[in-house]
Amino acid sequence: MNLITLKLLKESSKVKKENISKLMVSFSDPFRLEIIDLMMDGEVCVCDIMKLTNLSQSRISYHIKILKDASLILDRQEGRWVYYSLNKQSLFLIKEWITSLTAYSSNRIRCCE
Amino acid sequence: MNLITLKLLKESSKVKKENISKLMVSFSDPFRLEIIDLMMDGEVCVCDIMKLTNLSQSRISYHIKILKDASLILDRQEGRWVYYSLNKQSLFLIKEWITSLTAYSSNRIRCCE
DNA sequence: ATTATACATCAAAATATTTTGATATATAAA
DNA sequence: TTTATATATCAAAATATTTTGATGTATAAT
Repeated sequence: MNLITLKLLKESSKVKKENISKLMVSFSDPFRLEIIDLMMDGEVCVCDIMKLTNLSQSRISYHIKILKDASLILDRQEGRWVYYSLNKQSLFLIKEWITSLTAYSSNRIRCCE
Repeated sequence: MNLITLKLLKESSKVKKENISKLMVSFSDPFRLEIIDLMMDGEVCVCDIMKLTNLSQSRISYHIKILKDASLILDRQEGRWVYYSLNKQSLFLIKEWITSLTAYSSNRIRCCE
């Protein structure tokens, strides 16, 4: 890996920063993590989440909105129901970012004075 | 991948949930992301961060504390200076978790009524 | 000994996020 | 066309996080 390639990688990760920040915010609430966990088993509607978590309807809708705004989940309406599922593309984006953190961070020792 | 293996993987990811949540919270602030970004180039002291970001000293210490409590960074004191660096082990943990999200999530379609 | 530097901690203020309960909208069933 | 169901949205209240400025602690230089 040469310096130019490394620089390019860093630039591209900078471009994504806004997205990353939003995605990270949406991961930062325990209830949202729980909702994400439920979606591991496939599509769920708000009514499913209500049954499985005992959270109130509007509370769930609020968290769903945050997940959706971060494009971490996808929605599909069918009649009265809206089915939500994980957006694997976004998950992949985060995975890439984390991977770049581990792969391209330096071990340089700092010494003041 | 059989069902028992899958179940075990899910259990273990449940055990880590507390850690994950804390790590995600520490990723969820733009200033902390900036600080993390600086640490990509190796160790930094608070004074480095001050020069590079124009954040106040106590403000930086506050965010550093959150990153440290989540074990996302390591510290090393040397005289008057404290040098902070990324904890690659924690980064790896998150990477694993995200990977499991992408790898083991179902595409099952839900249908109410 | 005194002073300067690096960083941590604290309490109050400022700000942001989350929760609640009420109401709105859209679809479908009766 | 009335009613029931699923979900979204809203404003106010509750709660949590962040910022600020002041003070504390430790180390080292004078």
